[in-house]
Amino acid sequence: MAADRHVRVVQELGARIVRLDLPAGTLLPTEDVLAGELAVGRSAVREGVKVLAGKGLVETRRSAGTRVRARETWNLLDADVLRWRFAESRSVDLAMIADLRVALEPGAARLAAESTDLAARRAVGLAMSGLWATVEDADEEFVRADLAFHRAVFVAAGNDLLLHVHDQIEAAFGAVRPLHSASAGHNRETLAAHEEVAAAVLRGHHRKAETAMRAVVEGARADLLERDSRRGAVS
Amino acid sequence: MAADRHVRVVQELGARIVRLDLPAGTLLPTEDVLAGELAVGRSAVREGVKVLAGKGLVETRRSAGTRVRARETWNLLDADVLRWRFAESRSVDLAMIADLRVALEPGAARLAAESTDLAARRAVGLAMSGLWATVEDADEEFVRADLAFHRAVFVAAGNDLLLHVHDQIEAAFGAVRPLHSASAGHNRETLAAHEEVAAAVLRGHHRKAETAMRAVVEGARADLLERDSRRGAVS
DNA sequence: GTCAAGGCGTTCATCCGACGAAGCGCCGGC
DNA sequence: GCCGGCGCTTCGTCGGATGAACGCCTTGAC
Repeated sequence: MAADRHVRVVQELGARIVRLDLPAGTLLPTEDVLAGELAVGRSAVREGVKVLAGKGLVETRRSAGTRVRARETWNLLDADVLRWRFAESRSVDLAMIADLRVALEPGAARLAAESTDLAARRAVGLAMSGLWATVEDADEEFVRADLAFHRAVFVAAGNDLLLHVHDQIEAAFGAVRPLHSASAGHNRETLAAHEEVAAAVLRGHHRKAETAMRAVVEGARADLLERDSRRGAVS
Repeated sequence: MAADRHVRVVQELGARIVRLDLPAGTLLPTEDVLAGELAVGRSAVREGVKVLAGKGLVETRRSAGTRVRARETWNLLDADVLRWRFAESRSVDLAMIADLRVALEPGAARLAAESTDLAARRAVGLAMSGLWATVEDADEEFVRADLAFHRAVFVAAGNDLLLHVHDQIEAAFGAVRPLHSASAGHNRETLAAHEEVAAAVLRGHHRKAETAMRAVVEGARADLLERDSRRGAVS
């Protein structure tokens, strides 16, 4: 897969930078040296570095070399950057994503309820049926249905930027999501809250949709924090 | 500035793709042909295409050529992509950004009020002072203070992903922002609403902060829509 | 001693020609 | 008609040559 050399360069350097092995301001070795270290040609190094520059991770200037840019200029929502960052997901990062959902999803639910796209709102109801259908199934199935439900809400919100944020976050979060909503009997509890969201969106009740969604994501956040503290106590 | 050839390749092709001059699925010409058309060498073309691939706009496969990817895989929040997209800002796009703010900022204000970082919350109050100080100034000054205020809220929210979304949006939106909050006597009206946000954040009253911020951004959205319809009536 | 101008080395930017690898389709054998 | 191999196209990579920008250091004037 990663047979392409320049991809390897991107992954290798990108991961190092995001992991802070190469702090901001660090001057990278020259292209020739990098080529030697990574066992690739200069072309591959250059293409890789250009990709990283496109993601805002580095900056190259004639005769001045390539240096790592400050974190603020990084494309934090780039798929690769997210992956590198959440590769080893510490609880701090999980909490941050839980916070992000609390900030994002109620507003999305509100927009969804306000949407004039009836089909998209009906899709939320459909996704809700999926939740009911899988509550007794294996956890994996239920999680998939849960993801579909939340995504349907963002789709109904009718804002592709918002949807994009959700998708990126979900992709990065996906790996650890099972860990998130994994308790077996727990599924039922969240169903009622989800149902309220779906009903409110379908009925176009934006305030209710927002409140209900907040209950869902805050519940998830509290669940995560509790689980985390318990895990911390055990280990 | 854009003397670097590969940058020109990125800009040229990227803009075309985002503008949908090159629809998804389109097979780009051969590297050699592209090099000819853009009057650059094959290396420059390759570096440029690699950058675009890094942004998710295109996909290259050995011997199969380079083709434009579906919009869903684009990095919509990439600085370049946003700029290409909002280069000629149609009212539809402005409405979308206004919607996004409605979805985002209340949640951010809520998180800000919940934050334990007292200094960051005080910074919101400080930014509020800036608003009071510039209300009589030239519009440009006030707009700058307004941007600083909203950014301070996101900073206080303590979620760098959320802050990043805000910054990217603001950067893309910046060009047309003057158009947004440009009415002279209008500044005063929004001040009270902003003050409520600042006060609520400082006092840690998250529900109030959220509600007040919603009033601010919904006011801005309504303002924008009204202005737009009026402009539409004139033209 | 101070300062400025110009030469020089470093490093990225680009072009180019060569070769390798991977699909894809054509074409001949059966 | 089916199948396998061959060759063409196109991307992937290499590395040498050249150009351009920038910093540094020498050199010379005052």
